[in-house]
Amino acid sequence: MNKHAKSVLPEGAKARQVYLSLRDQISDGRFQDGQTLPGEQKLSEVFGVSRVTVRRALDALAASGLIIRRAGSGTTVSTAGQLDKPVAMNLATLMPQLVEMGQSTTARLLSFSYDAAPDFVSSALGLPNDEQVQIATRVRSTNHTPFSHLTTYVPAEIARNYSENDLATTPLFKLLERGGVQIKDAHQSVSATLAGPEVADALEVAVGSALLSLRRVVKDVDGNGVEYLAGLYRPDMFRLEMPLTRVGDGNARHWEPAIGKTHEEGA
Amino acid sequence: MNKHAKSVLPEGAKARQVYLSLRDQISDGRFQDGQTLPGEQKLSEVFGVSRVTVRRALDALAASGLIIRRAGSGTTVSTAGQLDKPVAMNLATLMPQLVEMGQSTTARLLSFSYDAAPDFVSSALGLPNDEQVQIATRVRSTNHTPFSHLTTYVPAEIARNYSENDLATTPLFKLLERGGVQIKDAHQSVSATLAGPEVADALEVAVGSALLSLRRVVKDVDGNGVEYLAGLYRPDMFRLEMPLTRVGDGNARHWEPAIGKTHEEGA
DNA sequence: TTAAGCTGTATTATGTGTAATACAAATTGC
DNA sequence: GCAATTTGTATTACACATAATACAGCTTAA
Repeated sequence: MNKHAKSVLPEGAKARQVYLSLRDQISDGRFQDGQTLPGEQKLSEVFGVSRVTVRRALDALAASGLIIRRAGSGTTVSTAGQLDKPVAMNLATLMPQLVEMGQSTTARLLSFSYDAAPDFVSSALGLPNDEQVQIATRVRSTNHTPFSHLTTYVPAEIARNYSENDLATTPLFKLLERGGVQIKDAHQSVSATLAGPEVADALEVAVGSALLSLRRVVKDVDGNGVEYLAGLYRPDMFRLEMPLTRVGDGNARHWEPAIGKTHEEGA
Repeated sequence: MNKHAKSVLPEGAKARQVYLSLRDQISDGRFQDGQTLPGEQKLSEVFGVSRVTVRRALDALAASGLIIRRAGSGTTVSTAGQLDKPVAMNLATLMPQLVEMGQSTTARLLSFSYDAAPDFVSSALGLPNDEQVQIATRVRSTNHTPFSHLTTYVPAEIARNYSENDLATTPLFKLLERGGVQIKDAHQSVSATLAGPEVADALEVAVGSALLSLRRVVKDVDGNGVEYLAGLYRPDMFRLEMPLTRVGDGNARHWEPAIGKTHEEGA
């Protein structure tokens, strides 16, 4: 059950783009399991590249086990046992559900230092310009597959309440509250970005893969910033789930997140 | 005042890798605003590529406005006017804030048809296998810049309550409720994906660019699926903002989205 | 069986990304 | 002013991805 076979991505620029595009369409369901892909000739027309280039992309997909090619028959999608159900983040805990369910996740500390806060951190947290912050980068994995790359910035004074070793075992969240920080507000901003070499290596994905990007600013009851999180998540391993309910009447009708509910979607 | 710096990726494989690496280091603060980067010669040694390749990466960074190059002086980081992302989605309306604020957004209908529902749609909406659905693809723009690519699936029976022309002018949301649909639940799943050829063309980005991916399943009071939305958003034009508040005590302490309601928790 | 369509394989050009090198122009510090 | 360092520009050469084409082998359906 070699889930995430090593990604042997094509060297060429166009071939890699075709590969990434097809892989993406497979992983998010636009091409479903068992479905027959368009022929190589057809694909070369759609992507505007030669058939040789398409073949290089398909070679990589076949090497990853995502497709099965049969001469004369065609190329079919084969994602059986390949795709994990993604880890979902629980809005109530701001932690991956696996973590709160006590399932095995491991965190690896990639870097750890105290340094002056970057501008975007100090401005977001409301810190003095040259405030010292603890900068830590961690990678979280489940089943030996990394799914998140987290860089946290915490004011040095607060960060002294826990050790470097704590970071590798306990979510930063609990460390802060354990240290007496009274957390009040958070603001999350979700976007997307491409995987650079270092992050790609840490998350075991191809350079240029799409990643979910999450920025989180956490403040305490006094309005002081206590944590800045820059997180990158593998889209095939992680999703942000948001159950919502329609409430109110007339013009006041609006959406509200349904927090407590265990809204089960297709497993 | 967004420069609307389109992400111009270098064509070459190594050049793009250097570009992505440097962009990462800039965006997460390892290279801060105003800081002088290592020289091109030094960078070529660090990355193990030729100086020409480094220069191509720097060209792309300069075109994006992330760096400023001065002959004799060096290359400095310039992230000053870079971090503004104009359009944000409001969680209470599930619409971009620009839309509800009445600002100028235009919607263009790319395709419109009635067809059998794809498997992932029928299973998500709870429809019979061969149910007919209306499939519409729209692109929304502001200031002549497209920011979202939306594909909606609506059961044919419900879709007959509005016209093809309505789709180009009115959010699907209001069309459904206007047609008597009693919307109750929604479930959103946010992830990231790569731009394929068609979407890239529609959103005016490079093929292989990172896009924010949003899947939304809307159901009525009877639990019947009434809308399936597959949305793709340009990360440089759109982000999902989520203000949160920490509520509860002890083990029941958790996060709640601070939407619409103004600190009425009673605590 | 036959025909059509697909993958597998091979060939030859051609375009282009990359490396290596050299030198000019601009800036800074001595 | 002079020297050192940096970016800007140009050259040549090479490796390789890409395009275009052709044909063989396999599978499916009529």
